[in-house]
Amino acid sequence: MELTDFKVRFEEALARNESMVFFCNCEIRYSGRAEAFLARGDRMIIVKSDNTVLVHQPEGGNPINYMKPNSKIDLEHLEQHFVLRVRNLDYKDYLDIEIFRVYNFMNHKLEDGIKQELAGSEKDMSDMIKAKPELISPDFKPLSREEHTKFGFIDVFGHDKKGNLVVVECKRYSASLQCVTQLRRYVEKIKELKGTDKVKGILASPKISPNAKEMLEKWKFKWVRVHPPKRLERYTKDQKSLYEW
Amino acid sequence: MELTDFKVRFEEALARNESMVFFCNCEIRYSGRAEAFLARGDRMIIVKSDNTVLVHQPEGGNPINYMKPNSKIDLEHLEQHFVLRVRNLDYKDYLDIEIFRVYNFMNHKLEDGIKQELAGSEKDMSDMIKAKPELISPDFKPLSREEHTKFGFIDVFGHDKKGNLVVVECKRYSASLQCVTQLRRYVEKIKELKGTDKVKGILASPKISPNAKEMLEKWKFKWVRVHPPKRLERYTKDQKSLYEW
DNA sequence: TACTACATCTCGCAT
DNA sequence: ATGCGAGGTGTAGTA
Repeated sequence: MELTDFKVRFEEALARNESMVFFCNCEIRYSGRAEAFLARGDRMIIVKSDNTVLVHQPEGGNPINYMKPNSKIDLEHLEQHFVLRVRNLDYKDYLDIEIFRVYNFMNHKLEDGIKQELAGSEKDMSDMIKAKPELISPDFKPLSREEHTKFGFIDVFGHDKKGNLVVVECKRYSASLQCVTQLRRYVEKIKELKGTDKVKGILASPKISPNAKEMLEKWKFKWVRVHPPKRLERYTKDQKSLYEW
Repeated sequence: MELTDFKVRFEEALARNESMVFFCNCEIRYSGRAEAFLARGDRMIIVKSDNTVLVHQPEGGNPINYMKPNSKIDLEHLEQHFVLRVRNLDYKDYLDIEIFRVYNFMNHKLEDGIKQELAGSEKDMSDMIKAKPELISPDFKPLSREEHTKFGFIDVFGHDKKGNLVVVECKRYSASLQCVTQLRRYVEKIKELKGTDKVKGILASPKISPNAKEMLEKWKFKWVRVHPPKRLERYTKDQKSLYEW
């Protein structure tokens, strides 16, 4: 594809706030939160209608380079090639793409305001525990959920019949050392705020790593096996049969 | 674009391990680590040569849906539309994309084995501190760096002239509460392993949050302002003048 | 494979 | 704006 034709189409699409994508041979420099250089090669470049820019290599899920939404974009014509300059002053990020060849170009006015529905998050887990406190222990009485305070973010907070305060930290996956230190920090903060030592820490997750378990026991916390709920499960159960070929 | 033409081009590109991208109207279901549903709308869909699949809405840097590399991909013709079934048995992930219209399709054999050079990572910071220990304190003597062993993953480990062991944790950005608990965990582990209380903890970062500073001081750790190095800086300094228009 | 921690993390939410 | 934590986090490094 001729570079001059590319420039025309690129700038038209940009002016119309269309999403676009092209395959090209390019060399890339990034400067901002870090510094990066990617030598010449073939990539897929995406420019979205909100001026997000993504550069993809032929493999891997993540872009090798990217710029956040609301970046400023300019395509400049130099001697033998073009430079796509993308800058984001909010993040002090600068991306320069030197474009030597363009193989292909495509643009389309994408309009799509749909939000995704998602089930199985940590929030869903804490909802479930609030609704079914017996998942934690027979005498657990939840008081609040998703406590978003300045010293932390406690998933479920409550008490038991022995007069202990109870802090529950939920994790969707295998609980790691970091989860234990997080729980420990919350428990200590509650002890300090409430002026009592009667605070229990409980980690709720489907799995826990051996090191995390060891540390948990050292700090007298408890682990309860809880799986994140998948509210859409009924729906997807029907689907799953389709995968059994 | 006719759906039947689309199917032909899609399957040819897939068979040839080419990267492809198309704009379409679709509805999406995901089942795996969570459950998700995205109602009908217009999106950009990317299939890479390693069978990574990305679904992008017109805004935002992240794909709304994705499947990891090495997924299995099938495009099935139903009554009035197509279903792109993507499954990854390793991760037990399933993505179904019901495609109602295809606006545009593009494919290209991308080949690009180039790796990006990057400067300014946390590893670069610990390299710098090892080389210039006076950034931490006049009497700091580093012994090891990036210790990925029994002590834990300590960025820089050393001692001072007063016979203290010194643990340095580096962060590229503002240090948070979590960074302090991480440091605390390493310091406690070293104390335990070495059977001594003479272990100092130092957090090296360009900034630190007020809460993190408070916690740090409570635990008698120290904060040292250190900026991550940018080895490519000289090069990009020259570039930066170009941005001053 | 499992575990750990970094990431130009991104994103949302609350202060 | 900053702080804090979740994420279908992804990815690399190591045991």
